[in-house]
Amino acid sequence: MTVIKDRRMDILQAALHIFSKKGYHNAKIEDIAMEAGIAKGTIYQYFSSKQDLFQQMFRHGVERYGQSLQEIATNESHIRDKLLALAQSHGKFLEEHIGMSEIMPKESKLMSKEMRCWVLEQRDHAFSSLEEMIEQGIALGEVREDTDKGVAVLAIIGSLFAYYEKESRNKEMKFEEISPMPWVDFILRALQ
Amino acid sequence: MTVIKDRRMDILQAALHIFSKKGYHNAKIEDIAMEAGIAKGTIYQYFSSKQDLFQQMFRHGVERYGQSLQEIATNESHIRDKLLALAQSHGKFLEEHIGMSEIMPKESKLMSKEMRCWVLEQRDHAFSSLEEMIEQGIALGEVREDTDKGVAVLAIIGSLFAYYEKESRNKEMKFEEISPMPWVDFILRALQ
Amino acid sequence: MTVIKDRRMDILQAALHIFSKKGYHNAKIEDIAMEAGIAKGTIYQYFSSKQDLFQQMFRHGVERYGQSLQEIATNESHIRDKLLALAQSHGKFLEEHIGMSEIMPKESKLMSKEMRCWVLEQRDHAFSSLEEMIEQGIALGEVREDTDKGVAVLAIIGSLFAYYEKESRNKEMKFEEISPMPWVDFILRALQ
Amino acid sequence: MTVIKDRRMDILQAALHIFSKKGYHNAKIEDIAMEAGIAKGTIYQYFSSKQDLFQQMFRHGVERYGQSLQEIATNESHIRDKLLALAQSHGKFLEEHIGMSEIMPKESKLMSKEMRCWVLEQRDHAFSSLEEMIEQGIALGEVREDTDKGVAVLAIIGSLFAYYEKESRNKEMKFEEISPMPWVDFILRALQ
DNA sequence: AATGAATGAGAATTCATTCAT
DNA sequence: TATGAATGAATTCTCATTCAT
Repeated sequence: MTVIKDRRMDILQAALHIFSKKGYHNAKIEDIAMEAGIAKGTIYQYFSSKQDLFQQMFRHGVERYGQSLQEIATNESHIRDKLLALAQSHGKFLEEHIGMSEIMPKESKLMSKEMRCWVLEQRDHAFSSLEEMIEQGIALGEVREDTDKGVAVLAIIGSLFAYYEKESRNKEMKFEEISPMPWVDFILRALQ
Repeated sequence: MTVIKDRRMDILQAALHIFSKKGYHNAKIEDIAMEAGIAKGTIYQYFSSKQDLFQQMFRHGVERYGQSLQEIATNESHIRDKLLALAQSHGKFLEEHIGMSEIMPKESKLMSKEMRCWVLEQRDHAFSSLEEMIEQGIALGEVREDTDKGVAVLAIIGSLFAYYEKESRNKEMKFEEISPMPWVDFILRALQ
Repeated sequence: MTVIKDRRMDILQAALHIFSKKGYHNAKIEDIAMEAGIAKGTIYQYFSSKQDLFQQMFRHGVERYGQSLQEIATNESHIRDKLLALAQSHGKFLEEHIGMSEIMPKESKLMSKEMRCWVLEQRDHAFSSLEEMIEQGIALGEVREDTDKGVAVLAIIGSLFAYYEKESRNKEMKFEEISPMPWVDFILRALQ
Repeated sequence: MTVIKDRRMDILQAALHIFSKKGYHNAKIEDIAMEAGIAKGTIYQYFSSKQDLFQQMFRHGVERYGQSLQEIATNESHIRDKLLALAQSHGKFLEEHIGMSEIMPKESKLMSKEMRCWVLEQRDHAFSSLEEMIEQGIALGEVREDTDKGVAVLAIIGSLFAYYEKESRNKEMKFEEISPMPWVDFILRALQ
C-alpha cells in the first residue's frame, strides 16, 4: 500500500503551523513551503494566493472545531461531562492550532465578505449547539430554568478561552495537561 | 487663549484609530499621519519607528484600562454595582479603543520582551484587583466562600469580552448602549 | 554551448562601475541593477544589502590588485622591469576599476571592523611584497644598501597613484596608454 | 574689546570638523549646527545649501593649504629645509583637517564644474610652486639637472600623503609628532 | 537674526507572484 | 507537475530645507 501524499493537505498543515506561530504578515510563503517540504512555486499549484491559502486553512480549522463542539454539545451525557469534554477538546485543539486564536485579524483584506459571513455563521451554529446543550440540561433538571441561554453560552466560551490562555501562560504546561476541573466547577455553579 | 495642540497626543489618537481599524501591518504610517492631519515625517519627530508608535499607543491604552478597572474593583460598593461598573467601563473603553482587543499580536517583533513582560504584569495587577474584589464580596457575604477566585476572575474577564463582542456584532449598536445586565446576572449566579 | 551567465559576477561588475562613477551614496541600487541588466530585487538574491554589495565588490578588487602586485614584486626580474610591470599593472587595474581609488570611504558604516582590518592586512601583505622586492634589489646590487625600505615602498606606491592620476587628468588618455617610464626613472634614481 | 564672533567662520570650522569625521553624506546639517553651537536653521542664513557649505569649506581649506605650500616652496632656504617645512606643514594641516583628504568625492553633485575647475587650477598653482622649488634647487646645484620636474613634484606630493597616512595609522601618534626625516632623506636621494 | 517643528521627496528593502525550464 | 530565479509594487524611514514665530 502506497502512502498517497496529499500535497494540498501538507500545505494546509504547514500553513496552519507557520501562520499560528508567526501571524499572517510575518509568515512568508517560503516558510510554509519549506515546512511542507516543497518549493515556493508549488504552493501556487494548489492555492491561488497567500490570502487564499490563509482562508482555506482557516476554514478548515474552524470547521473541525465546530464539528467537535457540536458532537460534544449534542450527545447524551450529563452537562458536567459535556463541559469537561468541551474543555478537553478545546485544549486538544489549541495544542494543534496553537496561536490560531490570535491570528484572526480584522483586516478586511484577509477575510472576504463571504468568508467573514461564513465564519459568523459557523459561530452561530456553534452557539446554537451550545444553547441546545443548555436546554437539554434544563430538560434534565441539571440547569436552572431561568438561565439566560445566550449569555450562558458566551460566558462558557469566553471564560474557556481566558482560562486556557492564563493557565498555559502561568504554568508552563501543554494545553492538554491543563486540568479543566476548576473551570467546570465554576461554570456549573452559574448554571445550577 | 490659544489652543495648545499636543501633537504627540494627536498622533497617539490617530494611531489608535488606524491600528484598530486596519491592524498593525495594514496600517500605513501615512494613513496615521493623514488621520492626525500632519505629514508623514512629523510622526518620526515624536516616535522613532512604526513599532515604537504602536507600543506607546498600546501601553497608553493598557494603562488607562488597568487604572479604570482597579478603581472600580477596589471601591466601596456592592459586588453587583462593581460588576455593573466594570461592564460599563469596558463598553466605554471599547468605544474609544474599538478593535484594540483584536490587534494584540503574537509577533515577537511588535512586542519587545520588556513590553511583553510589562503587559503581563499589568494583567496580573488587574487580576489582583479583581481577586480582591471577590474577597471583599466574600467578606461582605455577597459571594460564596468556596469560590475559586482565580477562576472566577478569568471567567469574569473572558465572558465580559465575549459578551460585548457578540452583542455588538449582532445588534448594531454602540458599545455604550449595550445593556450589561444579562451578563451581570449570569456572573452573579456563579458567585452567589 | 550555452553561455552561462554568472549573475553574481555581473552584479559585482556593475557595482564596481557605478560605485566608481558616482561614489557610494550617489549610486542607487536601481542604477546598479540597470547596469547589470536586471531588476532591483534580483540584487538582493545575491547580496544582503547595499553595504554588503559594496564590501564584496571592494574585497574582490583589493584581492585582485594585491595578487597582481605580489606576483610582480616577487618574480625573478630586475628592479627596473618590476617597477615597469608594477606601473603597467596599476594602469590596467585603474582602467577596469576606474575611480575605485577614490571611493574608499572613512565611514565606519561602510566598512565593518573586520573588513577594515582585512584591508589593512592586505595592505601590509602588499607592502611586504614590495619591501622584499627592494631587498632583492639590494641583494642584486641594483638598489643602494642604505635604502629605508619602508619609506621607499610608501614613496613608490604614493607617487605611482599620484602620477597616474595627474597624467590621466591632464592628457585625456586611457590609463593603459600612459607611459610609466618617467615615473620609473624617477624612482630608480632614489633607489640607486 | 569685544570678541566679535564670526558666525560664518564658526560654521565653516564646524563643517570642516564634521565633514572630515563623517564624510559628506553621513554628516547631518544638524550635527554641524550643534558643533557650531547654533540652530539648524541658522546655517541657512549663511549658506544656501549643504552643498554650498561643503564647497565653501572645501575652498577655504584648499586655499590655505595652497598658500602655505607656496610660501614654503618659494622662500630662500635650501631644498632640504623646504622639504622639511613642507612635511611639517602637511602634518599640521592634516591635524586640523583630519580626514579631509578622504572626503574629496568624485560625485558631480558635490562639485560644480566651476568648483572642480577651480580645484584643478589650485592644484596647478601648487604644482607650479613646487616645480619652481625644484628649479631653484637646480640653480643652486642642490638638485640634479636632469630631473623631470613634473614627475618629481608628483612623487613628492604622492609619497608625502602616503607616508603620513601610513605612519599615522601604524604608530598611534598625532600627525605633528610624526618625524618627516625618513621621507625627506628618501626624496633627496631621488633629487640629488 | 535665530529658531526648530513640519515637510515630503527620495532610497533601501521585502516578498508575493510569475514563468521559463 | 515542480521548481526557484527574477520581478517590481509597495512601504518604512531619513534628512535637507522651509517658514511661522
